Amino acid sequence: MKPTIKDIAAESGVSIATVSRVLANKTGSYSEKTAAKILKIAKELGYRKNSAAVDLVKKRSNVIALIINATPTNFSTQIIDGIQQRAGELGQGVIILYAGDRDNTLQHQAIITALERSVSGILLAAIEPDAEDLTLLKASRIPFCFVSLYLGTADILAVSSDNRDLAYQATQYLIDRGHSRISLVGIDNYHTGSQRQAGYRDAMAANRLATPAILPGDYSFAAGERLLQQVQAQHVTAVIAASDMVAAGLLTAAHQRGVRVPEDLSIMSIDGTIICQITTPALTSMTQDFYRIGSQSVNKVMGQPAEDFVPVEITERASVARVH
Amino acid sequence: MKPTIKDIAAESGVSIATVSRVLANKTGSYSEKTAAKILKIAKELGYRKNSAAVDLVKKRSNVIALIINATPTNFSTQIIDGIQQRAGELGQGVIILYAGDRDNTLQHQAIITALERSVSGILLAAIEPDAEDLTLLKASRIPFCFVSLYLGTADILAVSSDNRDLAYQATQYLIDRGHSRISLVGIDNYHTGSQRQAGYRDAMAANRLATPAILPGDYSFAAGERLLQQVQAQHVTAVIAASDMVAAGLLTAAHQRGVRVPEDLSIMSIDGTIICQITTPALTSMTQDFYRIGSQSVNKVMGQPAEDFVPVEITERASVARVH
DNA sequence: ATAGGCATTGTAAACGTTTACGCAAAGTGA
DNA sequence: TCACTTTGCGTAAACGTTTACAATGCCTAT
Repeated sequence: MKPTIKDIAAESGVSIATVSRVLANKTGSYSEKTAAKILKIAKELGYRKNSAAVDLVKKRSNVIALIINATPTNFSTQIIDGIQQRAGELGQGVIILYAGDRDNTLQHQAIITALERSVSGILLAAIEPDAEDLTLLKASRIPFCFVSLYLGTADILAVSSDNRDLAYQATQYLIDRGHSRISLVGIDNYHTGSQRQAGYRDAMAANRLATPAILPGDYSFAAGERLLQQVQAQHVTAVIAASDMVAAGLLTAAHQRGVRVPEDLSIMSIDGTIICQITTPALTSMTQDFYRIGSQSVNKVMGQPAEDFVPVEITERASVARVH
Repeated sequence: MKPTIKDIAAESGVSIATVSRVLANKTGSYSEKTAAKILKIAKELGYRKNSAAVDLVKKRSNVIALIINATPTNFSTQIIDGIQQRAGELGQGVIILYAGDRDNTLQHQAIITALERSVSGILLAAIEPDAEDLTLLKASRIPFCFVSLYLGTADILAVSSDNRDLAYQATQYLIDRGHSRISLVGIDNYHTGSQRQAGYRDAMAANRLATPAILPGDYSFAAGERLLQQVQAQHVTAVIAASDMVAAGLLTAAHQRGVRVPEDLSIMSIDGTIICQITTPALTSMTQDFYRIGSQSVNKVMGQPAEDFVPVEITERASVARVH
């Protein structure tokens, strides 16, 4: 049998209350001597606390649940690192619940699991919630925060890049380099996608430029590969890719079809993960600070001051050319 | 207050025992009528079970803990998917505990957290355990299994590729294509690394070929970038990269230094993730079945029949040339 | 000597579930 | 009709902690 505080109490001749106090480090309510004795015995016995018992009586577990989409985004590790780091500083553990790939049943299931564990906060990374999810979350009275997704309403906690601004900046960057026929590629119509579309359109409009049709996609490498042909048909000189993966797909297809990057086509990527360094040429990108998005979201869900929007940065590499 | 089975019992005029039985679906110990009534009330009240209470009384939580290295390996998602999928089939939840990046304290901490939660199994992905970790694990009586790491001893559960064989095959593949000066690059001396070194050496020896110095590294992109220079100094015609990331780094550096791949240098990568498709040229690889490694490790830790070694496959892309 | 305060410890209730055991009512077979 | 089984449900203990409250002994100030 696994030893319990009862065993320690018996062994050391004190009550379980005292053992509990020593083990929980309740300062000033026991003598040095007993503490030493109890700690020693606990160690000898190989004692491990039973979290279930603790959580039950405390009605709350010191754990943040991170519900995350299984889509192979290459930035999730950075987000997780940021979360892990900050959560640790605040004395919280992190459990990660995978919610499949835009699978509503699994998403729902993951949320329920988090609720059943009475976690101290729920983080939802790259998850587009449906109405039911939101109802569930709101009814639970457990704080929750979306990570890398802004639902467009201030009454739901969220930390992300300012996607409208991000796309605006990307577009303007290309315009400043002489491009006027620019398209946006590989994007969807969910929150993040439409925010970026808006930023792109606004920037084009502000420069009195015609906006080619936006080419929809799912942020994936395959989408990028597939879409190059349509990009060519648009006769643009530059594209903004919805993600690094889309940019990489575009680039691979470009190599195959003899389109030179950036001479024939400039590519501006969104995300700025390591993918941008791996490709040839390296991809100029709007770089998001995913680590910071993660750490700020922990602050937010734990009721600490936090940013809503984390700054983005333009990282110049080799996939964008000047034109005149 | 969150509703409990006591509330449901009061509301429906039965005892908490009956409520518990209905909610836990203990077939054949209650009437259809009461079941319907209880389920209805539970729904109305928005009842959620308290896992802490369940785990406490059952002395076991239906959860597999996955302890994972934070190193940005691009294959972890595939492993996690496999684990998630199989665990779901066996009625187990999955919690993921990040263990930092080869950080022994954090690794230790993660293991302790898993033990405290009395999970039904512990999976350790890409974790090199120290002696203390192993002691802790063994003392716990909770089954544990290493994922994508073979410690070289049969009494510790593990599922991985056969790394010796993998490296042997990679080497032989290159030799079959006419290469005789082949080096192994970016690898370390931990278990996986030394198994691959052995396979490489054995294959070279079996073909009576001289073995150039193995170039050590940490499986990273940066290591690959840095090591190209040393590869050039070795005057080899082909390299085996310890990971896709190393291969990508090698390739990027090759572009910069005007080394043509595969004409001047063939690269054989190990892992076969999407990275191999992104680069130009695409990387020929020893492809591991990470998804299967994940699902088999769940089987193993849950006491079901499972493979020790999951087959690897050679995926021919464009980074290896024939020489004569 | 006495009262009050403090340091240290113990007693016992509480957290929300599961489940062994028992009991009543209803059904079954002779 | 009787004995027996089955069905459906209730009672109460148990899981391992935390913590409010009470108790004890000792110290200090009067």
